Amino acid sequence: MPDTTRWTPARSARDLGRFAKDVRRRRGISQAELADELGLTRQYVSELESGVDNLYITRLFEIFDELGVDVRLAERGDA
Amino acid sequence: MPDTTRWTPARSARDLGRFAKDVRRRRGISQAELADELGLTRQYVSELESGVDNLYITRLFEIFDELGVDVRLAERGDA
DNA sequence: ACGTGATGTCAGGACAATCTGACATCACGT
DNA sequence: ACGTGATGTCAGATTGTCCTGACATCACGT
Repeated sequence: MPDTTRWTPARSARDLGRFAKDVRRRRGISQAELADELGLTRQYVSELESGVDNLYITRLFEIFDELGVDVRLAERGDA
Repeated sequence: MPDTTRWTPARSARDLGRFAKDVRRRRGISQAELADELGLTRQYVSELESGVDNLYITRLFEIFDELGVDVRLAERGDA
């Protein structure tokens, strides 16, 4: 059966932050709850979602793990 | 027409480094060339590919931009 | 009008990613 | 045997993420 999943492209740290924000809202958790789970500060989660220019990859995977987000890669332009 | 692209999942910084290494090799460029293009040091590119535990998101996007790699995201578990 | 929960934002400091410079190995051509 | 290109790895310095602590706003219930 085909992949019915909706995949969104990401090209910057801001894209990732916004995506995380949407998912978190849909899951119905607060920034403080998420921050607690991850051992991050509420302030920083806020800044991440507001669109920070850069962050550590480890944070990204921690957040996406907690929120249930998958990341996929592909080479462009090779049929 | 369906998406024939081969997408590989990524769950850690090491996954990303290895993926970048494979693509770079396939494209036939050296670590030094890639580093030059990106304004990074050759040594650091080497360490990235050898599997470093963490890195900045900006580096990731710079590298993937240069190598022609796309990143995409999806929420897990919602049909 | 007041309290409370959720969020945004900012200065100062701690710590980790990244750079600089150096040295080592391996494969290849001559 | 030697030189060269590509790569791996390491100490010391630099740069930027992220934390601490604080303050402000907005929406909601009483």
